Amino acid sequence: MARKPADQSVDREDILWAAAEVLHRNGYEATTMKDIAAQVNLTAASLYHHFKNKDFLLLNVLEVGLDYTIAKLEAVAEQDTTNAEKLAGMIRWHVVSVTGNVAVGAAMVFEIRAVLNVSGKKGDEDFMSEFVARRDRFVARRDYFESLFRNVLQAGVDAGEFRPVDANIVTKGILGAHNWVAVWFRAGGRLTGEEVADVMVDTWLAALKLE
Amino acid sequence: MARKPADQSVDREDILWAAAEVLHRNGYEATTMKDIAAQVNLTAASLYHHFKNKDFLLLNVLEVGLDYTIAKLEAVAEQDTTNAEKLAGMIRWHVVSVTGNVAVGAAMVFEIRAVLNVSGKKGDEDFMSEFVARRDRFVARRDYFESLFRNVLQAGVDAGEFRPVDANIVTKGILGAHNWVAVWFRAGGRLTGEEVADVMVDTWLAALKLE
DNA sequence: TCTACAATCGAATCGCAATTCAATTGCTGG
DNA sequence: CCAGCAATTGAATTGCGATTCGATTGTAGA
Repeated sequence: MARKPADQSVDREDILWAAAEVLHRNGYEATTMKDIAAQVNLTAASLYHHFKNKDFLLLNVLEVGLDYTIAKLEAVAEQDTTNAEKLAGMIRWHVVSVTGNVAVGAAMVFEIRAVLNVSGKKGDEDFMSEFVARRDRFVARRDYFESLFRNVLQAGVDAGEFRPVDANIVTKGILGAHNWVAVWFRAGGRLTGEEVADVMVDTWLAALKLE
Repeated sequence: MARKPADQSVDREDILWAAAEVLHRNGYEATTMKDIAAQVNLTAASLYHHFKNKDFLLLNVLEVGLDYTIAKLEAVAEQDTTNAEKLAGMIRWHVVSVTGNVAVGAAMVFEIRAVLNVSGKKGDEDFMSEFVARRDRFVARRDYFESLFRNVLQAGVDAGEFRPVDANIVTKGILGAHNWVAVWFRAGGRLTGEEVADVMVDTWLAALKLE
């Protein structure tokens, strides 16, 4: 008993992408393996051939999303320019990447809690152990992601290039504004992702500009 | 069969408060009626004496939270001062109220989706009809809430009091930053809610200040 | 004190969702 | 063409969670 001749084209990547879409619509807990499977024309059982379980699947989505964003962000942060230009580039890239894939962006905001809450469930010692390790790595990377922004901000403040603000709080403000973009942005709306990014860049640079 | 003599002190309000706490920890879908009940020393069955079902319970939490915030916000918005002062007052109040009750603040951000997704579930025609009506009212009020900020911002721009920014996007940026506060703020941390609010006010006014 | 309603509870129902498994089909290299 | 691994699947398992219900207890009045 096993059908499905046509459409052998789904791979791990496709599933992650599809999963992000479904997650975006319903949220992790409300999303069933069947929902995700349906999105790629598979059955729930098939997903277990690609991922250990539902938790790992979610973690995978988040890992991929974060890695994608960090890669580009690091490149910008390492450029040899002013902190203002670095920050502008980082904000622009982050907003554009969020608007470019709202599903993943939203997952990074809304579903992290689900990953963090995985713990005292069933007794799959093996799974749990590996899961915790990967999750911790993910959380560390998320913190690293935030530090990229904070460091540029702080460097600018220290160099007297920006107003003397609380870099920590302002960083969270920036990221909060960006995260929220994943909630309200709709492709095809009044502004494109680039235009939204421009507004964000303009706003934050103005907020940091010396009197 | 029914015990529980001591502790007749739990009422509707207490349950909502407790529910927000649990929701904050686990999220709507991952929260069971039993979890909420336990928080107020009741059984799941008892909750149905106070609320029609789980969805209504969540909607109640959100309604109460929103009403609380809007009430004060309107008062500030109607003051006879400059738009800058109004905005400062609104930002301060919003941030302080969010830091003052992170659980409810987080629910307003993370659980709205659960409320919006209620629809094609079981066929409780009666419930559904009333639920949809109340939900629509809630959504409208949430939009109204956002308009309070946007209007002051736009008024300031129109009056040449603020830089000519895209009031719509900046409003969403402000609210995104505030919402995020509910995620990272911890009472007893480096800064108090008021101090965080001060940073936010300072930052946004700087961002809007005329050159 | 007696009545009616509010607040609770334990137990039973019902359906659903994650996960497992053995069997089947499809390639791919030899 | 054959062996072996990859990809899938239907069906069965299990447990949990929302909700219902009848019974019980508390309390406010009449």
